[in-house]
Amino acid sequence: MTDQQVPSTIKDEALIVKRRNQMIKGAVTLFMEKGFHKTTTREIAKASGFSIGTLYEYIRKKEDVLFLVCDSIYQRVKERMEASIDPEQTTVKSLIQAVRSYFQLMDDMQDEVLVMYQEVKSLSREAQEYVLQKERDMVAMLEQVIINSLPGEYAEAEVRLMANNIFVQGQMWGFRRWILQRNFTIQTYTDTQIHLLLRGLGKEIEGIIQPADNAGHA
Amino acid sequence: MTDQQVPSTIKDEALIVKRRNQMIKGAVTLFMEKGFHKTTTREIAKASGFSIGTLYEYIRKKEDVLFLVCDSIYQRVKERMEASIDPEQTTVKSLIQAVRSYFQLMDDMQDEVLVMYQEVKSLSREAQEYVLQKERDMVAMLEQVIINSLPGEYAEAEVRLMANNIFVQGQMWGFRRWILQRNFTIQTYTDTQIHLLLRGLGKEIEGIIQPADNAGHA
Amino acid sequence: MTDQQVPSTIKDEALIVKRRNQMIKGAVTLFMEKGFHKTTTREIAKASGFSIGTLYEYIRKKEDVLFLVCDSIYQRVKERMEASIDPEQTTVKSLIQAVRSYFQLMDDMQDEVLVMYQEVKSLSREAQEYVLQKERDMVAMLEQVIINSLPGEYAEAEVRLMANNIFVQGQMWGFRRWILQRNFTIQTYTDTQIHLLLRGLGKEIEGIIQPADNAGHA
Amino acid sequence: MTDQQVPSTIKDEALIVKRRNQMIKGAVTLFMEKGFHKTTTREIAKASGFSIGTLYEYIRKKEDVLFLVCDSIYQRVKERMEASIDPEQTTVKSLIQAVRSYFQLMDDMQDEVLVMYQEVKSLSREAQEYVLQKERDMVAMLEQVIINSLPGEYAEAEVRLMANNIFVQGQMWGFRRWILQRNFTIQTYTDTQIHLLLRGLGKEIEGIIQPADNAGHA
DNA sequence: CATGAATGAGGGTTCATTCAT
DNA sequence: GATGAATGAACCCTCATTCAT
Repeated sequence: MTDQQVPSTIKDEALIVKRRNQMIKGAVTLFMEKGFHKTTTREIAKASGFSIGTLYEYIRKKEDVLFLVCDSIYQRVKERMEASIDPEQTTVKSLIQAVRSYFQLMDDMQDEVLVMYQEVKSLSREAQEYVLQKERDMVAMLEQVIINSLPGEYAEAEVRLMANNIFVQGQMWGFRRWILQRNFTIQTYTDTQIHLLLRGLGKEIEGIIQPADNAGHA
Repeated sequence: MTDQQVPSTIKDEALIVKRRNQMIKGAVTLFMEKGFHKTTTREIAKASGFSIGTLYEYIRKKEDVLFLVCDSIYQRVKERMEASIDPEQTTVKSLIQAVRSYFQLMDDMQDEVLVMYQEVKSLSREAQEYVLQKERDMVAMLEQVIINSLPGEYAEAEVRLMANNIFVQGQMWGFRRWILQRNFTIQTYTDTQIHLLLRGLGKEIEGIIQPADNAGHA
Repeated sequence: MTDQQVPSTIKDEALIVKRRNQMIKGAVTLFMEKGFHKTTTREIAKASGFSIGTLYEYIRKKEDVLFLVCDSIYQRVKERMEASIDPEQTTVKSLIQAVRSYFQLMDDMQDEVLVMYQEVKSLSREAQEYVLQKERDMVAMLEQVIINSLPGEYAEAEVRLMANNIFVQGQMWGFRRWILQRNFTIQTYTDTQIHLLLRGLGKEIEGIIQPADNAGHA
Repeated sequence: MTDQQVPSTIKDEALIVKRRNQMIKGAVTLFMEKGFHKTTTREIAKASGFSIGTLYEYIRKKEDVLFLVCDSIYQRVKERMEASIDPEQTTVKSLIQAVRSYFQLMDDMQDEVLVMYQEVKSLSREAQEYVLQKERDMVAMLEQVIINSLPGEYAEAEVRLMANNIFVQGQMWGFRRWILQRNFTIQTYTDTQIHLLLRGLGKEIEGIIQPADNAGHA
């Protein structure tokens, strides 16, 4: 469905979707390379495969491109999370699986996530709010998984914070890549984080956590 | 000492330091309000209390102001960390104290840290590298504290990751403030994070962690 | 009849007339509200009830719309003048009647006349000339009426100027409306102008001029 | 004094006046040739003798140039009227002299007046109001002259209308030049208009009006 | 050392016009 | 005949940077 937040002068809805996808694809790369502010609308148009005039048939202001990009990223992240995480599951194994697939997702989309991290603040307050909500939804999903998997184990505030920690640790893999990716692969990073997360949950848990080479006990 | 990274036409070193401090002070506020790109050099000059001409006696390019600001922030953070953390200490209590004072620091400087988080990417690669080094130093400090406080408890990779986690969790208090500061004060946030961090370290540790109201066991 | 000055790609003459009338009607309002230059072709198309593509089937350039509008206004003014003024009449009464009906016409069409006053200069020189000719015709009509009604009373130059004065005074009712329409209605305005015009023509004339309340002698 | 309606970033008041005068001079010619809308800001800057950047140090928006131009024209007209007309005079001769010098003024400034006539409508409503007031002042001056010169001769409404007529007849010499200046010089135009204006004021007046060749009785 | 006027490259955006469907 | 998506020249305006005083 066309994004109702950003009006277009074009009538053909299907075309809007198609052109905006071209746009988003082209823009993400540019934003990644030079940031939103240093990217010109002409560059966006070119990277999208159409003229500057056409670009402005599908948006009103340059900022709309940023919104479209951010919204699309969040949307894709959210969809993939929903597809790979089942909040109804009630085993520790399913928690581990959730974290694992979320981290994998963050690895796949690290460029996109980095862009978003650095540029959302350039959105209007309302657009930020709109996008922030999606974030809240995702954190809530993680919360639910934790609660279901380890009922009674943590206080409410702890669960909330754990969800936030996991969420940020996923993004951190992307935005601190220059530091982390020297010492970890996404695999070892994931294993080690899970290990730290579930430490001290008792003997019966230990077996589930695959000990990686550099994630083992001393 | 004058920052050797940014040359000035002025000879009087003391004056350079003075003017640049005025500059940084004025600029931080502006960057916080509107971001680096939307802040004009004229605004910076005005906020600094001198003319645009004078501004350019103390820097070469607008980006220099950003560098000066970022560098100053990192410098202040680093100095305060060094002042409050003693890496030679070898008790769990000292680890807790280190985290506690670091989080407090991040609370005090959350605006500055937020600015940095959002604008470093606008620095030249070399400037980023220069500033990144300070970050590495700080993470290394945290690593050292963990190793000293809990020798043999964690694998090397785990320690490195814990240090990174703590470091990011401190900043996260600032850059996710709209989400976190609804549910936590810096006190409860700190307590809960420490609790999660040290879970399962054995009976002898438990007593040290003050159980807060919303950080207690179920 | 189709305006030969503005070619169209459409064959059906009746359709051209119909579409152009839609166009003129829509455009006048827009030109009145925002002026020719600030009105876009898209707005004209929309106000005309068809698409931008269709608009360009009936004109070549945006300026053609302005020409069509101006021409149509002049045409209507001229037609109404010809309908209400009989240059063959030879009485002072008929002169008064002519002025009276011309002023009434200018009151009815003040918006249109104002538009024309402000926008003709945007026409090409040739289009201006074409339209100017209609104006000359109208002034000539007034001249003829004066000559017939008051033979021998004025020198040739005086007649010419009187006709011009009357013509402009009619338009002035529209383009100086913000000043004049505070103090006059079209009735009192007409009466007073006629009074000033015919002053001192001798006793036999006096009776004909209806003395209005605010048009009487001191 | 600097025009308070249009702010400038320049501090030196004298410089503002100087540069704006350059600007007005350059702009009037351009507006005359191609109209306000078809004149670009770069052309204005060039015609003013400075760069586009400098232009914008002295105005905020393109419309400000138009306002400055209109205001300056009205100001000059008003000043010259005040210098040449003495509203205290009480003779018919002085009325004639007033009209004569006003018409001469309109001849001298016909280009400027034409520009204003065609472009004021492009000003913002408030700017128009500001400029309109100057016009009212001038009409009021003419009213006063008529009242003083011919006390008791005309009703109030008549005086008001006469003043308006004279005012517009002066401008008309400029904006209908293509028609009028074929048949009249500014001299014969003035004489004829005065003659028409004062017809029938009695024998004692007649002598004062110089009969011109093409302005004589039949 | 300090000032602020001057510069102009370059950016965002508009809109008249075309043309394939 | 009608439509409306596509185009890109051109416009207004900003702002980092310089340099004469």
